[in-house]
Amino acid sequence: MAILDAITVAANQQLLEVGPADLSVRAVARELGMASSAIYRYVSSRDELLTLLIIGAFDDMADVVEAKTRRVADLRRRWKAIGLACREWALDEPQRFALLYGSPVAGYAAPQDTIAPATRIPNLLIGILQEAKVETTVPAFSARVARSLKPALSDVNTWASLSTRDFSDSAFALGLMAWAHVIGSISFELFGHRHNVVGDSMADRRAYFEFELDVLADLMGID
Amino acid sequence: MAILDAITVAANQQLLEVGPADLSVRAVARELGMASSAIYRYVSSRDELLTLLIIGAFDDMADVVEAKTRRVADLRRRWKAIGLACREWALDEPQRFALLYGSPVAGYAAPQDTIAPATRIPNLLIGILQEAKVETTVPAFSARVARSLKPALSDVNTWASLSTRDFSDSAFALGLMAWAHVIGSISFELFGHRHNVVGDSMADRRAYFEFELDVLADLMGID
DNA sequence: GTCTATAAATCGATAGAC
DNA sequence: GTCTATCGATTTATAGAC
Repeated sequence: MAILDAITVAANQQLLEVGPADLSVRAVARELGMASSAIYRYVSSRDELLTLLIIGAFDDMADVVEAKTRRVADLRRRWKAIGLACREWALDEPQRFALLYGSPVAGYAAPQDTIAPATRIPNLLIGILQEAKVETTVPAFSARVARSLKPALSDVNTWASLSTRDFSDSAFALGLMAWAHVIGSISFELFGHRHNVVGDSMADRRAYFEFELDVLADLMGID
Repeated sequence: MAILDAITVAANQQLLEVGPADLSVRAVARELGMASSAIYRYVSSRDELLTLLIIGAFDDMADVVEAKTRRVADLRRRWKAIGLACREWALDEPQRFALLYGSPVAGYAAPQDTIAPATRIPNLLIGILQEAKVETTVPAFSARVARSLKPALSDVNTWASLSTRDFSDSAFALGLMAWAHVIGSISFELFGHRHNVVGDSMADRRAYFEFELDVLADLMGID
């Protein structure tokens, strides 16, 4: 389906400019020199196009991050490399990042197909905590997990079934926490909440983000 | 200006349903039984209306959070109360939360007036770290701040000038980090990234959020 | 200060010819 | 499979009467 590819490429190119909520089937058609009605041969609705773009963005982001960090043996360096790679991807493709992690597009309901690709990067973080044996390096948190979080983690199994590995409760809970932080911090930067807060230069912003990754690594006992 | 109040009230009521990007001057006018053109007597453009709503939302959220937590003397309890109050406000008013912390509205550029009200809640967190003397309870982080973050914090003074207090670099850097986490985690929950991850019940979601607040408090040496 | 009327533009989706 | 033409709806914003 080469034409379907062309459609998603054109749509992604549009996302460089207009933001997910304003993505328009007609504009995609214009860019391809087709009639807007012709698009509907390949995609049944705008929502279906959005789903394709979302899954593609999750996969692209994970591909880039994995490729950049897979060979980093040292756990702490890999941890930081993953965070930094996420930030770089987001800075390169801010609208696609917003498509994934910004406000949901009004009226759009994500189908189940988007879940699995969304777990790929957080699974990398959880995997590091597993390798680092977070239960033994930071026993206080594991005790907290066992004490107050056990019932809320009923869906670890659902999540885990999407990956090839088994995760401990502690690695899962803390990895998710780190993931929320990474995305939250990138969102702050991308969505303008760092103006007049952290220095406005890219170097300063990166330094602050790296500081956060270091603090997280310290917290989670990654050597 | 009672009519201007009525306009913002009607606009906020619309935000209960439609999401910031779809907020329409005409729909506000409809709700008030006015002609859409009449609105432009009070508000010069849709962007100006958005600015009013953003400032109002920052202030409402901060008012609610302050009122709920001001009297909590114990630092750790106040820390958690602030986080939980933020989450509750967001669950009550998801579209207004998205207006503040979701994707920026396309084509809208926030003016400087929105900065000061946006700092009110993070200042509460920074204040707690200051009171808890985070430099002495977690000296490792303070060393990290001094070592690698000093240049990036050039704007602490800008921020501080908006508040009545002086903040230490460490309290500022770590408070901002906690703030990014609180907003990141709430965004995850609100924007649908916890489906099939943490248990779907409200109690489970709250338990996980509370777990995160506890871990943050531990990390930052709040007794 | 509020109205009617309108300009000028956008959009998603479908019908039906070819 | 791609087109033209169209339905039916939305929007911001302005002109000008009252």
